[in-house]
Amino acid sequence: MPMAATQPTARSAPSFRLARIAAAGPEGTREQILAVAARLFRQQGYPSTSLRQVAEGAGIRAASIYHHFDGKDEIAAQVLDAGIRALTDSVTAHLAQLEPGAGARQRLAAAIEGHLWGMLHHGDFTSAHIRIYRHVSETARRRHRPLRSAYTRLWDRLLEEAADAGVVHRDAPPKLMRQFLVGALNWPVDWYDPRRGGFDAFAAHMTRFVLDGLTAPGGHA
Amino acid sequence: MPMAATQPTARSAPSFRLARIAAAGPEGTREQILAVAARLFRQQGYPSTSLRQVAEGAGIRAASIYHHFDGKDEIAAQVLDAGIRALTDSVTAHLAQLEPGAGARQRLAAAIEGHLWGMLHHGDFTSAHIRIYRHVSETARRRHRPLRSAYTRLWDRLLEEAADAGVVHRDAPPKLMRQFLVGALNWPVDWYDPRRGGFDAFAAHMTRFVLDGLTAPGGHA
DNA sequence: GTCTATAGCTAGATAGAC
DNA sequence: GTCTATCTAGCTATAGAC
Repeated sequence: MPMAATQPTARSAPSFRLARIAAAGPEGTREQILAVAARLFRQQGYPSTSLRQVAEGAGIRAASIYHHFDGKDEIAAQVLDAGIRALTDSVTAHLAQLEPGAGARQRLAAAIEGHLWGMLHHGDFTSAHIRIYRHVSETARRRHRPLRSAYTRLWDRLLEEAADAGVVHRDAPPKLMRQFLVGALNWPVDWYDPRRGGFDAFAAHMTRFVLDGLTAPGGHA
Repeated sequence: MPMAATQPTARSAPSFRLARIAAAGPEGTREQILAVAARLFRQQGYPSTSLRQVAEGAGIRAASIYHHFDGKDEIAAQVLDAGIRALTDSVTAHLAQLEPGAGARQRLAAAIEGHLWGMLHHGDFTSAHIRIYRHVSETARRRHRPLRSAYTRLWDRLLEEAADAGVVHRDAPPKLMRQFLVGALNWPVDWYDPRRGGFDAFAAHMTRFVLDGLTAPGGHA
């Protein structure tokens, strides 16, 4: 093996070495690009994040990104996809943990906790739906839309179930209820840090807020 | 008056005339710049909106903006200020319309309607707090912060009153309640158009959602 | 108070060596 | 699969005429 000593050295030490910021991150270069991009999109927004910054965080040069992605827009679309997948997986898992005969309110509460859990524990990807969705190209949004719509329908079904069981109102437009519910649950990604602990208590408060409101039980003054 | 015929003509018809898009807008050039900027910031986001676009909407050239504002950042700060002022005025006005002996729940409900009304009827300015706040410079945010904090304190006082009256919970952190409440009320600016009518019914639904939740009165299944 | 012209910079994307 | 080098285009902001 004549080149065994030189080639690996040349690969791992180019003319000047870039800092590999994303320590303990995902394995492949492709996944690392996605993770760094998601974090920067969250912190700085989509238009303010340059591919040069993303590349630096992944330990490569900007031009190398184009070997893995068609361009900035495709990265955004895949970040959006990953966010919805994290939410869907978390909600599904929380629902699956219920006893088979759980009631409609219990199912709704489990889904709410699931959404909050996914939202806050994969915040770099899920916050993209709030921060960058409007800023990506129409092409990227169109590609991503089916996944997003499926998640919306999941919530519409849960609310319909709950209305059938008499657990939630029937006299408000179903779409309005879903928009209020998911909107209220998305907000905490802006200010709540799940690593500070207390997630269970936080989720319990939020669940009661959206299901029973802010008023005290007997407090209709 | 030797130059009477040429000078006015030269002023009102430069080499090529720019379209004055903001029809029926505010009077002064300065106000027109602010209104156009707010609308574009809302539609495209702050970093994606160029001063050339703002200038075109106001019927002038980009360089002329600097006669009225120090730069892009100062425009953003003034848009943010105008948004908070619109909210504060609307909430204050709705509270002032109550009978003197109105209860804590009625006061809370009036404030909620006031926030929604201001939010939706001055959406170009109020949405700035969601869309552009994170993207303006730290200097601009610092200048704007006192106004924003005062509005937050207004809500904290209203919730404290309501808790004292036994109308809202005492067993959830007050700050969490305020964050949930204002967050849930901010969301509709993304999708609700007050010009389509039905604002009163919409506000009534939202008020019940945040105060009493989504559940039906006897529906604790 | 608005203009033309442009300085100084940074962006996304591509070409082609290795 | 990553690099260096560069193209084209757009941005904010400034200078100075009128």
